[in-house]
Amino acid sequence: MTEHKQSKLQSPGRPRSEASKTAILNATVELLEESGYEALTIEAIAARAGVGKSTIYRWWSNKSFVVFEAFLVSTESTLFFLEDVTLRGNFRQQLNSLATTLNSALGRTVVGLVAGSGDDSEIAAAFHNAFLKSRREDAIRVIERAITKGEIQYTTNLDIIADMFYGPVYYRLLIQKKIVDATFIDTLVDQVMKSLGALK
Amino acid sequence: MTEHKQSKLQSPGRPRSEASKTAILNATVELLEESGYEALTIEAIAARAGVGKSTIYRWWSNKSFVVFEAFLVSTESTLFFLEDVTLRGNFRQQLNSLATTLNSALGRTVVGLVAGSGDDSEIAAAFHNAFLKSRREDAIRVIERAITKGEIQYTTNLDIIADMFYGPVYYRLLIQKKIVDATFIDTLVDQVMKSLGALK
Amino acid sequence: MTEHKQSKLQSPGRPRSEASKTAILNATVELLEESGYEALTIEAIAARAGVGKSTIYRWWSNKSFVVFEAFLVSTESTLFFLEDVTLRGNFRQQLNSLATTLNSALGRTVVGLVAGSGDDSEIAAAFHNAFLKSRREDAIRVIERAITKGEIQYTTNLDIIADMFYGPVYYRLLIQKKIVDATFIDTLVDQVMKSLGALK
Amino acid sequence: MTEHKQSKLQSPGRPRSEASKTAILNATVELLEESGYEALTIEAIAARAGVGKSTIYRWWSNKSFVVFEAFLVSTESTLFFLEDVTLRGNFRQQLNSLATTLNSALGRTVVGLVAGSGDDSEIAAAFHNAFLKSRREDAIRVIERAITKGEIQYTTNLDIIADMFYGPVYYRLLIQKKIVDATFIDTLVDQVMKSLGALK
DNA sequence: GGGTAAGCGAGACGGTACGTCAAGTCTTCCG
DNA sequence: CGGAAGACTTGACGTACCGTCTCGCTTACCC
Repeated sequence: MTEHKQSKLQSPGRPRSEASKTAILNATVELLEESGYEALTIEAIAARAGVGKSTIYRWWSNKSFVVFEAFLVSTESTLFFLEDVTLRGNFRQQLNSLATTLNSALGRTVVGLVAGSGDDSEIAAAFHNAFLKSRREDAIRVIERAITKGEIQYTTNLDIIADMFYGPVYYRLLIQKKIVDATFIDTLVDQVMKSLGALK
Repeated sequence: MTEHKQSKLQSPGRPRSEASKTAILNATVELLEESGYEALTIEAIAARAGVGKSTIYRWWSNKSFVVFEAFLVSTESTLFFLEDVTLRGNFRQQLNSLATTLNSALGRTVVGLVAGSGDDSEIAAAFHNAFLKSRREDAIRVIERAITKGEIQYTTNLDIIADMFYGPVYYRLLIQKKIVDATFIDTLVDQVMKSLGALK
Repeated sequence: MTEHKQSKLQSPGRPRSEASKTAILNATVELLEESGYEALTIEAIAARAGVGKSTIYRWWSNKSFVVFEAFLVSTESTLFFLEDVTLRGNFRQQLNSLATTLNSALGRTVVGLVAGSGDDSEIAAAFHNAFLKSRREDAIRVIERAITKGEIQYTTNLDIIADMFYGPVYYRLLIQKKIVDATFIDTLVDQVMKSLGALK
Repeated sequence: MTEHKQSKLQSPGRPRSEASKTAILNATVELLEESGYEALTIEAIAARAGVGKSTIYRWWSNKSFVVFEAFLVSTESTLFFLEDVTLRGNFRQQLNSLATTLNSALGRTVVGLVAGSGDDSEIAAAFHNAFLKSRREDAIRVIERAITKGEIQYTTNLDIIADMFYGPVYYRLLIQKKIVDATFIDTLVDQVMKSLGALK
């Protein structure tokens, strides 16, 4: 008996077209950057991607999920901490990359959707699971290690410390519409570390 | 001699109906709380308010401006700092009132709109002028006074300090969808003050 | 007892402004000729005439009545037969003047309204009373006199004869959109008279 | 060799729904008969037909074209002359059928639109091409044959003769709002034939 | 290699809301 | 009190998208 090398379970029928998928996500990003979320329509995405509307509806229930998946794809690569540097270096790197993300139409839109939605919204949950969670876990781990290493004093409120790092960046970029540059981030990180009794 | 009481300059024609205006803003808040911004339509507002659509379009160019004016009216009263207490007391009060505001459908929606919009958006500018600015100026003043009084150490970055107070509240409520209670605020204020070398 | 010389009964209050009335009717004709009945609006008439909308509604119940009164005013002068010529001459003159009337935007519009309305419409009744009736009575009288004078043979169907004169002119101008010139009218009149056994 | 039976060229996409088309035209006729052209709205047609507004706008540019197509469909069957009888019989039959057509709300409305429109209007052109032309050509042919057969005298103005048959019927029904019955038509036909020197 | 199944593009479908426009009414001030 | 100005409610307009559907066609796997 021959054993077919069939690592992937394949349902019958024509398989999903990867070309269409990427065309859709690319078109979404382009249109979003050109005209914003309000002006973004499924029909325009389909037309730009050279795709039928039903192909979009077959895979995403909703305009905001298309946008969200485009966001995820474009953000995939930025998901890591440099593990071997100091807390200060870690957060500097992390917050700079966050600022870049939030400065794009895509990032701004997704966060706007999350902020505008209710506590129970699907998009907020998805954003939490696929974006926030791992970053925050890394951050917490980095802080803990800094405590262990004696870099900063012990504190019980790791959660609030993380908020003090992230919050001002979101706030300044999305609400105040001011730029977030390296200087801002450096000052912010220093100031938070001062509150943690950084030894130097 | 008769004195003509003509204190108000009146343009010709029927004057604007204040009743319609308040009915529109009330209806907007109600519908927003019932079904959210996405489901909010000008037609529904007009129907609920017992008003013609064109009366809405005559005074507001845009759904988001109606929502924004409703937000302003409902927030008008919360615009003040208790002038004579400590920095800690001041920010506790201020951040609690902010949390209340952001916890309503109205607040969440307006901030979502601001966050999702571009840097040059009208709504972001209006939000800045009519809501953020005066609060931030008060905050800066309070911090300056605290420095003068020796409550905290001198620092050059008053702006960043304000962001460290406000940012985490916005972030936690709108992005993380966690609750912001008195305990959180107290801990946050304490932590920020620690970074300022609060004397106690 | 003093006798006030007050030949005209005057109701109290400011009398109707004749200037406004003529301004309204003139504006109506102008707009009709520029853009047609479909595009004609009360607001445009009021604006063009420098008049408030309510002044129009005070005196006419309806857009079509304004048009109709404008038509009547512009047609007032053409309401006569040359009494002392032949039947042939009479109808030549009458049909030529009718063709002129029907060739204007105003005439075309009013007849279109009449044709499109039901049997019981007010506008059809008004058109009949103020325009058709007197012309037809004159026509019948002229035909009768022609019989008396021996110009044509006796016939019982004066009504149908009148229709044979008028009908083709209306039909050709309004339905077929062909021009009605002196040649057409001459040929038509000759042909109808032939049917009446005209002696020459 | 296989022969592909591909008699019908099919454009891609969902094909037009014939059911919707007939529902729209039927609803149009019903509403027109109930309330007249002025009160006829696209929205009402859509609602009555159980159809989206855009389905109407996709196929007709204009309320009047919907009405016109409904008119055409309802008139399609009456497009013929009895070829083998006399000129008198031919026109009796033709004018009676015309009177029936013009007595309906549909006919009255379409002719009202044509009459009220300018010389260059699309609706007038369409009415001419799809309704008037073939009838008039038949009429001319019938008259020519009557001349050939010696039924009537020779005349150069066939066009004017046709107008003398048709004009009075249109005029009496649509302008004068009098009934057009068999007696009227018989008398009219006789009278016109007299003008043609009918031999009997 | 024919049969079965699902994905694909195109585009019409029934709907909903848009933002505009005009209708006809109402409310103010002016002459 | 007539008239201008202009805001009011109402309701249809024609447009744009929604999300669904029906086509003919393609692309896989199955026996």
